[in-house]
Amino acid sequence: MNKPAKTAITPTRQQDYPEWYQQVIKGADLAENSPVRGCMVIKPWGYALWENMQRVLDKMFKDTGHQNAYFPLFIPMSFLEKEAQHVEGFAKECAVVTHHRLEPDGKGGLRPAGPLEEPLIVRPTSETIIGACYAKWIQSYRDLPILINQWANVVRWEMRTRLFLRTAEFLWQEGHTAHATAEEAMEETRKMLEVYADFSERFMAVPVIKGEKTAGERFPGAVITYCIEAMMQDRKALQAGTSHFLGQNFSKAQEIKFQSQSGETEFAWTTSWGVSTRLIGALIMTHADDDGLVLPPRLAPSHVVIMPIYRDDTQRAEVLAYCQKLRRELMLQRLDDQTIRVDIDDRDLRGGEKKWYHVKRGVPIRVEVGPKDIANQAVFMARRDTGESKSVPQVELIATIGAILDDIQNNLLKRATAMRDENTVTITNEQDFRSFFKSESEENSPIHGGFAKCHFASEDAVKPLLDELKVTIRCIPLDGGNTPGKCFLTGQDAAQMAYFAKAY
RNA sequence: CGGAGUGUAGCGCAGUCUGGCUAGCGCACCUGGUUUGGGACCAGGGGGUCGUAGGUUCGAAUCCUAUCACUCCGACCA
Repeated sequence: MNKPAKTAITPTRQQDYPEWYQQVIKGADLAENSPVRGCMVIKPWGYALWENMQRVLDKMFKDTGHQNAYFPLFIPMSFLEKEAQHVEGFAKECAVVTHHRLEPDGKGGLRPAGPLEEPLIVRPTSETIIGACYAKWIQSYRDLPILINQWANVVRWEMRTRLFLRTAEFLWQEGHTAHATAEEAMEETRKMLEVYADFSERFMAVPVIKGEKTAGERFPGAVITYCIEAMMQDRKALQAGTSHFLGQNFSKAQEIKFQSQSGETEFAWTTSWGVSTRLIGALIMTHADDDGLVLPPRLAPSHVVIMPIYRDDTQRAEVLAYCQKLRRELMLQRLDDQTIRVDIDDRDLRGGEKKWYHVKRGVPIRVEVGPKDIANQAVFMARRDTGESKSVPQVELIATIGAILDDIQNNLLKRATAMRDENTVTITNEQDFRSFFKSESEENSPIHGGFAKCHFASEDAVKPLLDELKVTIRCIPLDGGNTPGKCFLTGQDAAQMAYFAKAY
């Protein structure tokens, strides 16, 4: 009875972008809302994607000299109080544990009992608890640097949440390092920013702008916050990763001291850096289309799905055998250093239903094999990124599978980069700035704006306008951010240029 | 915390204004059959006590009171 929709996902991006985003997640079965307010359940397909991200990042961290460790979920409240800006930044969004057991309330329910002497907070980030450990571990310059990463969950009691983009609990990694000199800590901060940018472009196929946050957007307690910023298909910016140079702020607050080679007592220089499950949101909003998710092959849980097509049991046996052989041969091929991941979907479902199932989940390549294909020693192959489909000789598919996946990966990056560049403009006056961020015809074009590269005199000077238009300064790009020019708003001389955009 | 809204089957909803047979519909699910290079069709079937508590009434999903939860819009944000 259901007429085949023109698109697998309704509404389309153009019709209602936020709703489209939710529907893509639902269609791909990545995650869902949980009974717990603001917290999501990450389903197997979404978690497999996260595991692939973890695997790649973890190797990159280890290749740059880091080790993994694990620190407690709970942080004594007094720890958080030590760094003034840090307190201010996080106090409002912390979950607090005040009791350590439950007792019957006499009405068939339970009530908290056993109040804690000092409340514990559920970590919103671990600078303070890890810093406390570092203070104990570090005595001498010989103990430095300490280069540790932790894979963990954190909790930030956000007012409004959206799957993957902002949830009360989220998964992430947080690197925390301590160094003997400012130079070394700076180098570390920049190195990890590069790692994130590299990961984003090479694996996620998401092009990013590397830059520095302005004072107003800085991490609470940091001296410098670097970030990578990506443009989503609705032309809003999404911060995809951050790397902070914390100077001696935390080491002074937490007494992370060491004796230098010359015998003097000095405070260590620390850094922290992190990316989260938000990256999955970035992936969706960069590549997915009106038929659902589109996965970059380097992170896809499954590269190829083979759909056997048959009419009866005799055919079934023949086709399945052929598919299994094809699968084995494909799995001998490689994409970079990875084995090709191939699944056979022989569930008892109708062909159309099965096809759309995999389209919505974003599997890069779909292969269909029926009796006719076997007779021709061919397979029918469809690419998720372009929608292109054709019959190819089986031997050709096996020989070129790695190259095809590589081509899909490159195509996604190329497409996303073109989209971003088309919507990035240099703006030199208020009039143009306003019209860029205000939809020309609001009813017809929910998607508008983009990245505006503008010189600006100071953060304070532009703030009222930004608030009015709901635009934020994303970053001062490392590439070209310090060239002098005229402030787009005041006309004054300006030493810096920044990317401005609406943001998530 | 301020404003608005919603809680009825796994999901999406109708019924509530104007109280009245056994609480309906679509999708999904199960069974049988016909189909099968594309999100099928026919027939049959299972599943809810209407967010929770109290009240009014011969009678409450429907009226009243309280309460809880969630969603959206703001302030806050990886």
